Amino acid sequence: MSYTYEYPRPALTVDCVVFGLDEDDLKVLLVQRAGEPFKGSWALPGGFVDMHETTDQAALRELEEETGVTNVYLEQLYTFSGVNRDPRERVVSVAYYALVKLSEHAVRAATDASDAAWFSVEEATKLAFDHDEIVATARERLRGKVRYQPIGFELLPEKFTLTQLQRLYEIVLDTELDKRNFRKKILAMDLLRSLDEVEKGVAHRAARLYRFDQRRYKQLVKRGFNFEL
Amino acid sequence: MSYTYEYPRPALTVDCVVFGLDEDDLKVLLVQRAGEPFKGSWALPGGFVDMHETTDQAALRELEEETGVTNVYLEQLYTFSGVNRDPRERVVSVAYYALVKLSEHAVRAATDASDAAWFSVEEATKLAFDHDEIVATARERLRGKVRYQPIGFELLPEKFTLTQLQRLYEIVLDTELDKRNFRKKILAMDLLRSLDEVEKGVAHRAARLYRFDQRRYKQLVKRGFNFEL
DNA sequence: CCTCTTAGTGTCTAGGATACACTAAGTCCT
DNA sequence: AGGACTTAGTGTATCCTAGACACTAAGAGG
Repeated sequence: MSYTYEYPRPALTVDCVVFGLDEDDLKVLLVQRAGEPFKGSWALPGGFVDMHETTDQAALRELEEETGVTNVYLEQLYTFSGVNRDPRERVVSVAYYALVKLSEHAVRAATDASDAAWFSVEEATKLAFDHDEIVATARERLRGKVRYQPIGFELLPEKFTLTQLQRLYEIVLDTELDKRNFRKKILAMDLLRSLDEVEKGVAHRAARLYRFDQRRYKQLVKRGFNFEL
Repeated sequence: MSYTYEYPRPALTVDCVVFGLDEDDLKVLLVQRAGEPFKGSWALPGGFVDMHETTDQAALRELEEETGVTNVYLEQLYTFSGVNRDPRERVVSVAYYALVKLSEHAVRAATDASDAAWFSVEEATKLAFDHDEIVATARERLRGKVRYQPIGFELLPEKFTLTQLQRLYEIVLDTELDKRNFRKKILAMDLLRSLDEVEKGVAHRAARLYRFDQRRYKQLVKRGFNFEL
């Protein structure tokens, strides 16, 4: 079977920068390339867009197929259209970034055809194609967005401590934050539901757990509230 | 001549939302469709991406071809990939938005094959394809961006008065601003070069003219300065 | 010269941002 | 059981920025 057109067309793909958060590191999910070009190199999960799906759907599908990851926060990042991005032929790629709760996403076993693994963003370098550039763009976007949209919670487990939340912002924004000021500010927003529950299994005073109240956030937004850290 | 591929491919296009600023209105540049579908409807300028050009280049080229507009501030907006965007076949479109100095861009005469004209954004409705949605997305983006990046100047002539600048922000952000506070803030940023020149041909006290100092802005950014209105 | 229109300017107040250090609670080890 | 260790959790004082607010100056036009 083949498909013929009057004018040439670039191939259309999607690529996903999936971020996860470790104790003290921002991580990216990569897959190892099984074939040429860039055989053996690490690359962003992604693939061709089918005719019956949007690029959003393609991104979610490829993500699941290649890494087993589902149920993520996904947002379009940028479309990369450099003429020589792919050495074989012209390929335009719509890039996405995704945020996942790392703890809930043990990566599919390496026994699989395509190997998937988490890398610290700092180490995620020398990737296939122009994927270094895509990762860099995604990091910038994340840094920018996390400050005025409460998307950071997507990187944490459902229940988290204020210290974890603070660490998240410190890691993503690459700054140090004052504990008292941070707590004051975030609690004043009235977006966190304090649970009657504390951390387990820590060798020191256990911290109280909180949950992000999505419902409440939406209400507040309607009344003109603007998240801003 | 024809081109054959093993798998079907969507067509790839670009669309441009070109903003201009009137005395008291934000305007969009539209072209009237000469053929089906949506014959006679107004639409965003745009067209197919060639194999040897990036989407940025395609956007600039189409803009010039269809409207005669060149030398604009251009930025990628979003990629629209709805499966039925175009009734003929699957078309994925990379949308851009552009800012131009309206005074310096008298639109190509209507004698041309394709008719181009400026519309107030409010009136730019019932457009072809999903172009209403694209315009709405572009407006939001502009509103968001103008507050923390000095791109507003792209909409004004080289030399402008502080009142014009204030009007710009009032129109784009859809708020009223206090004259004294606005001037205080914008001048404090030290981004405007005050010229030894005043407005001409006004029936009242002439206002001093200013110019945006791009050079100075870049210096300040290097030192960690953040534009914010 | 009077009128009309827009340009241009300073101060005060309130609220938010930041700097800053000690006590509380729980685990682990001896 | 007690002491050491580690992190949780909390309040205040200061500064600075954002916002409210009204009059005089200049120039054109009749």
